[in-house]
Amino acid sequence: MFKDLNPIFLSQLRLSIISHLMVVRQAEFGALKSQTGASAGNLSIQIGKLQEAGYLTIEKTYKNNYPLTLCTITEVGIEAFEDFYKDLKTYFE
Amino acid sequence: MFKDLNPIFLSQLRLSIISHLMVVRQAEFGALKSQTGASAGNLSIQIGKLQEAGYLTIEKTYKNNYPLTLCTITEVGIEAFEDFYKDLKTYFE
DNA sequence: TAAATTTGGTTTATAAAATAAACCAGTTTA
DNA sequence: TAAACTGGTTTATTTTATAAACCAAATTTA
Repeated sequence: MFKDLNPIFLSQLRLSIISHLMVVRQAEFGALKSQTGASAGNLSIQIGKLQEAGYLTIEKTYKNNYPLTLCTITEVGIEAFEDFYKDLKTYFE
Repeated sequence: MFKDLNPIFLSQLRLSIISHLMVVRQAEFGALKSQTGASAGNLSIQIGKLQEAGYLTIEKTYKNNYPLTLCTITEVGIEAFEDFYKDLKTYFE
């Protein structure tokens, strides 16, 4: 009947992050922060979980002498997101 | 950009319950239990939350001498579910 | 040039939610 | 009448989300 949903995506913030990365592929921490409206702390935690799941990579570098965190969606992440969408459809016919 | 999602529906079990009730309108506790595969305890908690939110009513009666709990979706519940679907679409374009 | 402020985050602490396990009242079966 | 089953609820534990505090380094202000 209903497909099991990937619990990683049953979070508005994580869903927003991946949904945005589906479009832009890579984003800076600050860009994700303003795009999603999340607090820095919450965003830090949630990108960590997405990285653990293998759905994005986190690259730490510098820009204009300041630390810069870059998030890039992975192929695994793209597939997981698309699967989630398919599964979700079963709840709305 | 992304619409805020109703957190009530960011739960597979609650989503399953309401999605099923969208079709059948009313269901017995046991039917919901087998439909969703949930444990009785979890189901009891989650229908309670859906009732608090005004999305379903819980009616306690008897059938063949045994207690029977009936859940019926409300108009508010139907609208909330439809709104959730609309909002969700913004995450998948 | 030293104190204050800002940047770009991380870590810790608290509150809320999900889940499992224990429990309970009543009914039926052996 | 004791054991087992029905139809759940309640309690306890774990997980998750969120907010608040914190931190190092860079920059600005006085």
